[in-house]
Amino acid sequence: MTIKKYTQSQNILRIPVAVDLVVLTVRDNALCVLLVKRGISPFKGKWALPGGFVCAGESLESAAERELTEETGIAAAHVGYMEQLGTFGAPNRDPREHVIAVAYLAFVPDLPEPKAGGDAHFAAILPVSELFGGAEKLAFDHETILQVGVERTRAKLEYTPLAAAFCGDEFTINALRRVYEAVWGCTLDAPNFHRKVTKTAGFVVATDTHTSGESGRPAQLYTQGDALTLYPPMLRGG
Amino acid sequence: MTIKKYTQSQNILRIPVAVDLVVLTVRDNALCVLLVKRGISPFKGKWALPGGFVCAGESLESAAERELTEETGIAAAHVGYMEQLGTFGAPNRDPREHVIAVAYLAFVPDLPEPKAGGDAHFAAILPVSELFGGAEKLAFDHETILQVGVERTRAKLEYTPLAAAFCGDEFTINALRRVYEAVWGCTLDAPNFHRKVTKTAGFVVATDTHTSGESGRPAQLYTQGDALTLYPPMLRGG
DNA sequence: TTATTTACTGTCAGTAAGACAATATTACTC
DNA sequence: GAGTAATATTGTCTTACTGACAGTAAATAA
Repeated sequence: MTIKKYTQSQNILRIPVAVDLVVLTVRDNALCVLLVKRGISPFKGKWALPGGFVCAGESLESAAERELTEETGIAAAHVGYMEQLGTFGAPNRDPREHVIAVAYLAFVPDLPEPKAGGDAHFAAILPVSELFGGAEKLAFDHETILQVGVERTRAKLEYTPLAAAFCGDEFTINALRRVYEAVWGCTLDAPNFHRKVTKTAGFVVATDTHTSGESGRPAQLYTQGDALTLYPPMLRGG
Repeated sequence: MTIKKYTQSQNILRIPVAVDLVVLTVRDNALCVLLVKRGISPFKGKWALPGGFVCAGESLESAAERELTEETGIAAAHVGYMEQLGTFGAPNRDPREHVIAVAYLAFVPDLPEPKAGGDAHFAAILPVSELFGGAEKLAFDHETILQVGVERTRAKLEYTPLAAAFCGDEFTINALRRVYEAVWGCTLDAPNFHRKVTKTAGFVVATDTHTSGESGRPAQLYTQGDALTLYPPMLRGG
């Protein structure tokens, strides 16, 4: 039986493979996703995740980075973090034909607005809360993919220091806390959060600079630490 | 630019899509993986993960279940748990042509040995410790896929009750502890493990039966609880 | 100077983990 | 049938961490 498959190799089904991107950011204390508006059928006029097809000789990661730049104008250097999210291959997920989508999850700091009339390929950064249960439906199975991405993000923030990928290079502990609150949709006690973050090995590294010019006591600036996982993990409360 | 891609749809690259299976079990207190020996080139004679190509109209999950049964004789009903592990798409991972592999991770209770001379399609259940750093190299990028699967498994046991998927329907707390010890490669304090498992909501449910006939005090039998995640999680020690 | 705002530190009670002692319940041995 | 061995389970104690929240520090605003 095993042999049969290889002698039949001329008959192997070949399938278009797309990469789709779940690009998340935190804006105005809300978890937001970057979407593009489809210009053609199917799902013309609907919001969709940015993405496109894998090209010859291209790895999946390269395709994801290329599509991110092509479709949204975000340079790879601006991406705080990217990982593979999952692969979606239901035969009917694309009404035209069987297309398999490999989804990637990316965290970026809050983006500058696209220059109006410029090379702004992307159309919107929308709060994810408006997309779940809202009237506006995403194209294809993109709502499912987005849901998986948001859940993955919520889990990642528990046991990795990746919340910093939503901030810039340097950030305050309160900026980090606002990321947690936006992603988890809860409020966290500021003093306890401060103690937890600064005492967990490898989470953040203090710089020698502080904020200035804002009201209130200046805050210490930090950069992301070198830990891959947090021990003990951050807790949402159980 | 977005439009161009769709008007070029005749030129979209079509790629053979395979599913590969990382089937793990615990045997003799060691984490083991189910492998098949390749009968043809490339990598003829090497161990490989069971797998095969996706067929027309087939979902990825269906293909994974079909290949598991076809190549290893394991009925889907015997699988304790299965989830998608990741997709591997380096252009050179198959020396013949660009093939994309969607890997699935499965946990099964210890398997009966295949009937000699029967329909035993699979060749071996080997400890994963012998495959990492050993002289024997797996075919394709299957060692990488296996490594990812083992790491995923170690993490899953921290925050889910899925260790029970390596046991049968009913199991003792000590059988569950041996799963943790095999997967994590450590020893755990039996009394503390017992307290932790039985007091974590939704982890295990006591049945009204006990073991008998073995030496020592009979042990309570449990079934897997309904929790999707464990809170607080199990700890490997930090 | 004083009020206000934000950042950070300290305190305390409750909870959980790790180390390990003690007890329970069976089979095995003589 | 008494004692021993083996395994299961419960209990105790120390330590560490969390959550709630009071208190202090350092800036701007009035």
